[in-house]
Amino acid sequence: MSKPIRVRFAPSPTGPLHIGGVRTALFNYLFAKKNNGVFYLRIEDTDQNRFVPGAEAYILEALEWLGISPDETIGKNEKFGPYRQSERKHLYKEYADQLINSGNAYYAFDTAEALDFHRKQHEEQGKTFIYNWHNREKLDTSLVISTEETAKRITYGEDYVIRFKTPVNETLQLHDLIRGDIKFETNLLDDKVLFKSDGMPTYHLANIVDDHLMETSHVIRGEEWLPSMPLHVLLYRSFGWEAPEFAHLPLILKPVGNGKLSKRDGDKLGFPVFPLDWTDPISGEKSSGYREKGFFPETVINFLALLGWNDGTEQELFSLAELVDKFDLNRVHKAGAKFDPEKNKWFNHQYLVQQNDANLAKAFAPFLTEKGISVPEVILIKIVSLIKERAHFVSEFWDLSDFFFVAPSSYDEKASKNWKEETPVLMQELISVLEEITDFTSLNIETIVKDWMTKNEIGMGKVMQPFRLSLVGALKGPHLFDIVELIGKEETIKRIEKAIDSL
RNA sequence: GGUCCGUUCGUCUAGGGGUUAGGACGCUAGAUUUUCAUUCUAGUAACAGGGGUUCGAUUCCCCUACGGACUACCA
Repeated sequence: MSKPIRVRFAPSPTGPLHIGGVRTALFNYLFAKKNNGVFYLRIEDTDQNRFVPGAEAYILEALEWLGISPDETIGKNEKFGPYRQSERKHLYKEYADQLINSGNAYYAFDTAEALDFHRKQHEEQGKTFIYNWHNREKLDTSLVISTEETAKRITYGEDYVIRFKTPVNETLQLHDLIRGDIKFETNLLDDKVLFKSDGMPTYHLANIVDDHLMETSHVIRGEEWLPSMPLHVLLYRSFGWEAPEFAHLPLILKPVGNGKLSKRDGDKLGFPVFPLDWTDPISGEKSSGYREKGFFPETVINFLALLGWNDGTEQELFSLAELVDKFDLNRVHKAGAKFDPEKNKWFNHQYLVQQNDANLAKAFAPFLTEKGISVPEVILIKIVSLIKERAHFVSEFWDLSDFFFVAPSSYDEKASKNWKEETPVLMQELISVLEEITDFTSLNIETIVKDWMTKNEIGMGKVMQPFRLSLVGALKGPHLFDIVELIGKEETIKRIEKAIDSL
């Protein structure tokens, strides 16, 4: 009987969640749901200096918007709480002590300045300073002084950290669910700080302790953590705990150039890197989010899921439920994936077209209100149905449909060349024809107008193009007679007259 | 520099010892819509390089190159 599946997303609240973090959360969510497990969220705020107010709420709100909220977290099913590491502070020291007592860790009194000095000195000689087995007995540690001396220095209030005593001469053969077997030489590892002089654990300690205490079965995280995997596995071993399974996800890369997509990229790349809008509380700097840019949560989920994973078929459109059903860690890629903003937009178009017209009309309405325009809902729904296929975002609706609401104020120059000498006469005749029509609906108008043209042997182009130009101001837009019906007889005639006057 | 990870069309990817190396986005062209967009059809374009193993490698192995991550008392 295997352990129940419990996975976590463990961001640190140092700012808004970025798109790579969202993908990590998503894969954890999918894996949990697929295996009837639990997806929990833990806030890793052990670095007091980097805490950003609002970041935690942002993370929760973003996950909620995307529909991948955790099953357990702060204020929700707190079976293993608290879920904020700052509130678990009292726990960690005990575990650090446990490692000291078992000989797996030691106190180090080196000051930050002393370490900086060593690093610089090595650098000058073209070497790298590594704090590990080869020099730890030459440094200022409890390994080279007596227990009494150590105790004395600590009680006198001297600053110290607790470092992991990495075992020597071992080849670690580790297994990653995505990458397979990976080997590490312990002699090349450094003695990481587990417990800081400010009384807080480092990520490494807190993470292992909490993953254990919260009964985490699988650690699914970004590839940037791969280098610390041996440390983590060694920590589990030192505690005598069974380690969870590991899966390191490929990184999401910038669309142009090299490197991973980072928070700093902000809006520089022309697309958001955050799920929601964010204003930095200190600098006041604003960054835009997918939600406010008009992306649907379905788009973000779908696109992100396909960055580094696919189900092996040619299907590209997946709902969250389908993803849950089909997700499989074995099919996650090893290589990093560049973020393609164009394809992301295409996904949004797909989901926009899928939306029902009433919802889209509702989303579009505020744009009209802002311009002081009010239209009956039925009409708006009709308009939306005519234009949605040409849009990627609701925010594009206005430019695609302005002529439904206001008469053109100018006429496209190139198209105006089709306005010939005989056009005014034809348009005048067209007005007479339109005036006679009682059943003013698209198909009926079309039939009558076309009849009139064939009867009088008038070329289609001679009428249709100036007609469209009069109503729209350019040669674009949906089926002309649909427009005619929607703006009505009176407005149609008014616009034709205006065109005759001004062209 | 060191450690680790990676490498199929421009991008996301399928595939896997013998295939016309498939799909999607993008781009181009044609059809349809008398418009534009959509849609449909077609086209464009890839196994990083060199060695092995093999009757046969894009697929397996090694090396090289290139790319990336990590290398803090940050996570």
